[in-house]
Amino acid sequence: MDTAVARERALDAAERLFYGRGVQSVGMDDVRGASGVSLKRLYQLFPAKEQLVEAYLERRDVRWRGRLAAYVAARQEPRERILAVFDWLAEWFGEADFRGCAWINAYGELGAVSGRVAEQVRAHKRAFRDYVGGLVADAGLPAALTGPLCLLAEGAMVTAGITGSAEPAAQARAGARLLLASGVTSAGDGSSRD
Amino acid sequence: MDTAVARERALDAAERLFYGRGVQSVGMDDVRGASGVSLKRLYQLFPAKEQLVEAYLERRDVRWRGRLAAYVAARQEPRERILAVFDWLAEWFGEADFRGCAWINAYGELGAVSGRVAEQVRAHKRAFRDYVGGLVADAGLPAALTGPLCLLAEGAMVTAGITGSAEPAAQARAGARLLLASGVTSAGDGSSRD
DNA sequence: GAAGGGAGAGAACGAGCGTTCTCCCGTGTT
DNA sequence: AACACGGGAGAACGCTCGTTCTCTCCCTTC
Repeated sequence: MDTAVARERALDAAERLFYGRGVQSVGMDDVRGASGVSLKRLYQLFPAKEQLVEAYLERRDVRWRGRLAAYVAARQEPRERILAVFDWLAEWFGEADFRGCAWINAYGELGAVSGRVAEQVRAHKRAFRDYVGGLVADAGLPAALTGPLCLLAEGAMVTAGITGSAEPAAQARAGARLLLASGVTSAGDGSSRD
Repeated sequence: MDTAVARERALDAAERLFYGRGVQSVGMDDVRGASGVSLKRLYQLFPAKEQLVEAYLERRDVRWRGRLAAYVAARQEPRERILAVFDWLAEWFGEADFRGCAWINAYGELGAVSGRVAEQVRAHKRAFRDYVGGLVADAGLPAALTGPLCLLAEGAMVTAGITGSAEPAAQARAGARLLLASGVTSAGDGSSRD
């Protein structure tokens, strides 16, 4: 078996297991069983479990943000693109194996114990925020809307993960619509102080 | 040492350790060392670690919601009370030992592996949502605002936990103000569909 | 004062798991 | 054809940790 193929199979199995059951309750032997990649090979590819975890989060991050961006790119109107983020969340939440945000879960599990994982989670969330910030800027809306919009999205991910329902996406979308409307109303520099 | 006292000390230590480092990376021996309660006594009080974890979440839930309610109760104006939720979040996020929402973290760590913990997390989040729903109703605002307001709060908890900053509370509060304003504008039966 | 019982300290036990090692087989090379 | 090499299966090792056991001591009670 080709090295590249073995790596992909290992990562596929690791992702399925880590995301579905959490990192700590999945053993390297489970990954081997699910992937068909022998333990020896596994340790050649990833010298320790921690590296497999990092590779899992890294690969998923690229794919997740790519899927989101592709979905949003299909819309033309700038404000529609912002709402599309929430439509995409709804689709994601509806997937059969959805079990919350992989990074929020990983942070809860390993954030206090693994600085590298914590940093990966922060980087992922930073990238998401930057992406939304770009959409807000493209729509000519005040930058101050970026924070609340991201919080709606994060809240939806967390709530959907815990309740197992896709409804939080619709609620977040409704909230976002109201924010966008008020953003238009009071559109300006976005620096209004309390 | 009195049984009740030993129980409190054990729970104090367990809460500090579980919340600070996660449940799985804290051993019963760590709890014993931090609490001064002997292992034998610990297992008399809590027949297994899982029960200690449940008692930790249970006691923290009561205290957390009590603190929130007490803070909010100090405000008179119904809409101010809703915003007070976010002010309280800001205070919480600013505490030295703040490390995110204990229930979100516990869900990420144990949600997939312990049905009882998952249920406790759901119950806690349900109670929070009901509480906010009550504030919204008292303010005469459309019930449809409850969802987005809760998502802002959840998003703030998650983001503050990951970034270690208290700023998400202010962003969530700003978002909530906009939602409340639009809620007043289009106040009605709150049953608008989209 | 002697006996019994509960409590603390910590050793012990057993399971799980990350990681490595051994053994064996198939393959490609000379 | 002989042999070295890489890879697979899975046993083995060592550590952690949940849980229990042992031993001793002190306090209570008759």
